Amino acid sequence: MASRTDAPTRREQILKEAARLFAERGFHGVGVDEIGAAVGISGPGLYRHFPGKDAMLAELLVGISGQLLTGARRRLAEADGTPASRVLDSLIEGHIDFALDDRPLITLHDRELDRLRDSDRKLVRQLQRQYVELWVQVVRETYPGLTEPAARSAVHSVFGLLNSTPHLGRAGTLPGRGTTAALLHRMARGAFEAAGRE
Amino acid sequence: MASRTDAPTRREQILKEAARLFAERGFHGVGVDEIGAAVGISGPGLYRHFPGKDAMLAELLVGISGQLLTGARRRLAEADGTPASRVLDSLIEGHIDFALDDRPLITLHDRELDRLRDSDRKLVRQLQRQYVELWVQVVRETYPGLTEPAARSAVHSVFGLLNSTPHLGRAGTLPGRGTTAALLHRMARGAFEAAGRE
DNA sequence: CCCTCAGGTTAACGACCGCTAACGTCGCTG
DNA sequence: CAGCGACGTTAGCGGTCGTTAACCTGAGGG
Repeated sequence: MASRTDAPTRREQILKEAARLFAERGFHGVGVDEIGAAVGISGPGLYRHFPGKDAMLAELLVGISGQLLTGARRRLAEADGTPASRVLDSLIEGHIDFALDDRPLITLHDRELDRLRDSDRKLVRQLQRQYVELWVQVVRETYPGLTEPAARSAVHSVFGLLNSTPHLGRAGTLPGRGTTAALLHRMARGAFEAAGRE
Repeated sequence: MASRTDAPTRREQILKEAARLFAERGFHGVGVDEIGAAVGISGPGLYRHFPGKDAMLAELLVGISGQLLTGARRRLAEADGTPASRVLDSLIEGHIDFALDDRPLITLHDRELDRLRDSDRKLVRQLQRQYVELWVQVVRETYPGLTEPAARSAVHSVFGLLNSTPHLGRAGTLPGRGTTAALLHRMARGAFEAAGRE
C-alpha cells in the first residue's frame, strides 16, 4: 500500500486530471482520450486502471463525500466537550480548507451526481445527508432559535457560500489564501447568526 | 411581438424545456430528440426555430445575464436617493426572486458558460461582470470598511449563498416561498455585515 | 383554386465516443 | 534465460448525436 508521501501513483494522477477536466467541461464533455493524454498515456490505456469512465467519476464523488464526512466526524470527536460554537468553527474551517484546496472536486460534488449508477448515487447521497445532518445538529446547538427546517436550509445556503471559491479569482488574483479563508469564515458565521435572529 | 400575457410561443416553450433539461443533465447530456419530445415535436423539428443546439444555450445564458443586469439597473434607478442599505436590500430581493422563480436558469448560469461560442461567452461574461460591479459599488457604500477585493469576493460568495436554492427541498418541502426568501435575505445581509467587520 | 409558406415529418450521413481485441514491451523472478 | 504479469500501444466496432435533405400538410390570401 502506498504511503501518503510516495510519488502519486498512476491511478491518483488519473483521478486528479479527470477531476479537473470533468469540472472544466462536464462529464459528458470530456473524452477518455483527453483524460489519457492529460497523464501521458493515451485513450484505452486507462482501462488498465479503471473499468470505465463512469467508475472514475464514481470514485471521485464517493471519495469526496466520504472525506468530508470523515473529517467532520473527526473534528466533532476532537472538540468533544467544548462549546458548540467552537465545534461549528471547526466544521467551517474544515469545509473551507477543502473548498480552497480541491476546487475541482467541490465543483463536481454538486454538479455531476446524476451521472452515477443508482447504487453509487445512493451511497453518495447518503454520505452527503449524514454530513448535512451533522452540521444541522451543531448549528442548532449554537443558534437555538433556529427551527430544524430553517437550520437545514441555512446549512445548504452556507455550503453554497463556501463552495463559491471556484468563482473567486480565476488565477492567483485573490488576496492570499489566509485572507480569503478568514473572510469566508466570518461570512459563514454572520449568515448563520442572521438566520438565527428571528 | 408577443405581449407578456399571450400563450407561450413555441420558441418560448422550447427554451423553457431546454433550460430544465440542461440543468438536470448537463448540456452534453441532453439530446435534441429529448428537447423536441418535451414540447411535443420530435428531433429535427427544432431546427425550424433555432439554428442549432448551441444557439438555444446561448440565448438562455445571454437572456439570464441581461435580465439580471437590467433588473438591477432598474432597481438602482428607482431607489435613487434612498440610503445605500435600502438599495442593497432591493438588489438582494431581486436576485432572490430570480433564484426562486427560475431555478434551472440559475443552475445553468454558472455551469454551462464554457460550452458557448467565443463571442457569446464574452458577451455573457461582460454582462455578468457589470452585474457584479454594480453590486460591489452598493455593497461598499453600505459597508465602507470593505476593501474593493474583499467586497468583490463577498459579492461572489453571497451569490453562491443565494443561488443555493436548487439544493433546498427538491419538491415543495421547503417552508413556503416567503419564509425561504426572508431567510435567504437575512443570511445575505448577515454575511455582508460580517464581511465588513474587520 | 392555386400558391406560398410556416412548421412539421422520417431517413440518413458523418463524426465522435466508449470500449474491446489483439498485440508489444518492459522488469522481475524462479 | 524462460516465463509472466503489469502496463502500454493501435485498429476497429457499435452506438449515439447533431445536423441536413427531402418530403408532407394545413391555413391564408390574391
